[in-house]
Amino acid sequence: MERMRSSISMAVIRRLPKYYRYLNELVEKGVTRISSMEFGRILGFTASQIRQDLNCFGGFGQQGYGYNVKELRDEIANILGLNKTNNAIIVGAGNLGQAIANYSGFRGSGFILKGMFDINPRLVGISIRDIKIMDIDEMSEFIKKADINVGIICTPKEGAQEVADRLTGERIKAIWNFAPTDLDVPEDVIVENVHLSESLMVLAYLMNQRENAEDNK
Amino acid sequence: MERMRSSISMAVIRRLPKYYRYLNELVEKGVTRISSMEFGRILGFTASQIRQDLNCFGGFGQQGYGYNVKELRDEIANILGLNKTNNAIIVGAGNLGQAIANYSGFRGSGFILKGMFDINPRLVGISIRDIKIMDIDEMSEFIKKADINVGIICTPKEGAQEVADRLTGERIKAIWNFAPTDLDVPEDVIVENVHLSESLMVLAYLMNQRENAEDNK
DNA sequence: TTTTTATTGGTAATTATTTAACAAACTGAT
DNA sequence: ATCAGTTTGTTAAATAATTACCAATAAAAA
Repeated sequence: MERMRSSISMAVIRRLPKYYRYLNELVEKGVTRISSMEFGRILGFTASQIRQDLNCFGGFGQQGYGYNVKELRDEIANILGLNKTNNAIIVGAGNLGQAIANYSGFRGSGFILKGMFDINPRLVGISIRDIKIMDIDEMSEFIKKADINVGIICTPKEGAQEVADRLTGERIKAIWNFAPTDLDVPEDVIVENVHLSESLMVLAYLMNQRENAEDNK
Repeated sequence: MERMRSSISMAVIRRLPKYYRYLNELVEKGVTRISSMEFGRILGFTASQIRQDLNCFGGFGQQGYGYNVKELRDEIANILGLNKTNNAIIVGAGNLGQAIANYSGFRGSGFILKGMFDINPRLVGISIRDIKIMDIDEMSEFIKKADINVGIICTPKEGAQEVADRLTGERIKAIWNFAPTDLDVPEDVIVENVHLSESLMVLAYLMNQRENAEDNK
């Protein structure tokens, strides 16, 4: 355990999953080795950036050879912590919550969905993929009992902060937040936001801009 | 029409929706003016950054006064192109597609959902919020007829590129992509990705890191 | 074995982004 | 009207991120 320099920029970290995804595809295709140049061509990055990024975590390549695809894939899985399991619950079992419950990507990243909660009595009792929707009042007890450390917030923005407070009150470690608001949490709690409305507005901006550029031609 | 300098960085653009969101909240609270310093305190940005960002688009403030909240909100809405309407279709009407169809955020950003498509015959014919799910073979005709310029891809990764090809073949302008893959499109087509798996892996990384840091204490 | 070729890891240069600083200019009080 | 207090827009400085470069070294060829 030597390399624990916590000062790796988010820019680098957000590229890791993409590396991982493409490395998996290469493994599937049976590619055993790859140079940073070729890998960069595939990803649309410079070779330099790839080498720089990977070197934040260790020297995984070899001169004159490149990188061993399978080995690098496993290294990155390890860096991302995909081999560790984290138990999660979804709070807010409406359309989005149910869609997330059906999301097949949990497998691949070590998260296990253990429960779902909602305030709406009509939803309580329904099961989604063998996960029963429970009343939100049972949440605290469940978190303790089932060793939950991740909360996925799929409520409307109005309820989100209160849910976050309850989750952090139970010493949850991280929140995956789909509610269109910024959460106020203790500094040792990790929040990863998925703000669909912001993504959509960026799309609107780019379309609008493109259109203006056309007009000015 | 003077200010059309297209060289505004994505870093700035991705902050605009957040400005817009908080300005809306301030309007609702009845706040009429705000200084960059106070606004920065609320958003967690520096006052400098806010002034710098806004000045990419124009001088909306006034010395000794600050910014008029409502006015600035409307300016940003205009910059983001939220007043223009864009007709959209969803391709892939599974859980995620249906959840997106129910998504209420379209309103606020000028997008109008006009149709949904799927290859699964069991889904074709069903309606979600008055939007009928159609067979994907009807898509091309529908795009022309209903003046669609945005495609929302909610298929598994396997079908995504083919859907993208069909969409761009019909001269669609932009794609909101939820499939866990990178799409290859003509350069004049805008793609905005929502890669949930990548977001989740970043969360995994941050949790893993935090844990390692704890251990080293 | 020797030579040529490929390719890394690391350092330096460049470019981009963020933050600081401050003159100019407005507000609001006296 | 004048003046003190604010706060902007803008330029300069600092910091961060990306790209270019190259010596070192391994692989492959001769």
